[in-house]
Amino acid sequence: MPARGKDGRYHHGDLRAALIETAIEVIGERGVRGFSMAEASRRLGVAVSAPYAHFADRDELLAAVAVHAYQLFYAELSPAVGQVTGPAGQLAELARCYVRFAAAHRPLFEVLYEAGLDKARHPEIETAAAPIDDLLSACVRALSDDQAGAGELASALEATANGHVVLFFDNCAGQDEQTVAQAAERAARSTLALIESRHLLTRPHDQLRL
Amino acid sequence: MPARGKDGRYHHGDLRAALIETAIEVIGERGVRGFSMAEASRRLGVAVSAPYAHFADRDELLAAVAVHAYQLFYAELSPAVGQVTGPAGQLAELARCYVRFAAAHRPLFEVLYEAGLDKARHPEIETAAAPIDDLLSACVRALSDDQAGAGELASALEATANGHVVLFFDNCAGQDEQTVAQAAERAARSTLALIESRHLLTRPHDQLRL
DNA sequence: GTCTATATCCCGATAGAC
DNA sequence: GTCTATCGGGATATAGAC
Repeated sequence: MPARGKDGRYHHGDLRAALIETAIEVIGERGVRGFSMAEASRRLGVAVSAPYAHFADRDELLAAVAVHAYQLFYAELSPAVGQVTGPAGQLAELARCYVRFAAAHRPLFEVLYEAGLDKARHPEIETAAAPIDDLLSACVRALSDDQAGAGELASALEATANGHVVLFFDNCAGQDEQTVAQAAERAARSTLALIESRHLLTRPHDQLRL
Repeated sequence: MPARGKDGRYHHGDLRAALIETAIEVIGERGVRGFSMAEASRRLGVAVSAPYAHFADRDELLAAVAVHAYQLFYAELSPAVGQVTGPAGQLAELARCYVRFAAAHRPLFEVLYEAGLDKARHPEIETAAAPIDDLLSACVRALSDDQAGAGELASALEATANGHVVLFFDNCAGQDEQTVAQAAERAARSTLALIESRHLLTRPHDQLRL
């Protein structure tokens, strides 16, 4: 809750940080498309022009939220993966964390995939995502002999983890702890299955038995 | 191109169908969030109130687009899968078709996953999707001994195919035929890998070697 | 079924005062 | 850094005429 003065107006707080916080709140209620600078201003009790002292436009605020999302995810991911030994188990844990993170912080996940941010105009987003990519790459490389196989495996794992999140949100009936755990477990199992049969990702087409 | 009279106004056409067509066009240019009833009216040269004679509101028009999407996908999918023998090959073909469809009809795919339609309020969408689900279920059942395994495999395949589409759109650099074929092939390979190691999707956790 | 006209609301962004 | 005030634009949806 941001600090307010007796007159109800915003005071001596960090408006920039408060805007990010409020944006996440609004997105949680109305989705990314339902977020507006005006709404954030209203909730914080500041003038509609105040946010523009901190963000050039709406997209820059959303980009800041995206950066926050990647930083938070890495902060959760890093210790969890560190407790596992072996690249396969680490990749499974990565998938589990990915689903758990998306479920626990849906607004942040939404910003990453539905805000329609132009990454070329907001390079800070990819900078924030880099440590996560590095972690994935390191695990995959530890499993693959050739470079081409590493690329194929990495994209397959990325697609699968993301797909499980989308599937989870689609069946949004119950989002209790049990449902989340089930979705996370499925993502982890799929990860292990892809790793075990990773040779199928690169073998020439005519050697595939169908 | 919808029929128009000499005065430039819309005539004797099927405005309902024209609205769906125009919606797809607009979504292709501006995304789902950029679509509005007013914009569609403008492009068709009709009054902004005209669409409301055919659709109660914006969401109902988008729901009609979603129904069209599922019908078209099934029409493409059915013959392609029919040319393949064996459930594993059919599931791989399904994944390939899924990616190809999304790439060829991005606006339709967007409506399905980004329009934020309340499926409870638009049951016709799930009705249109049913034949596709049935096809997937039939193939999966032909591969699985137990019912639980079938469910796990089905959701893993669904997640993976969808994830490959999202990944493809994310790296939207080139959407030429070659890039599409590569993404479709990756989805098919991942499908075969998951099928081959499907035992990992159900085995109890303590029997997993990490 | 389509039109004209309108009510109502919301948004992004800026200028200039304090 | 925040405020007041405002410009210019766009959206949904309805009422009543034809």
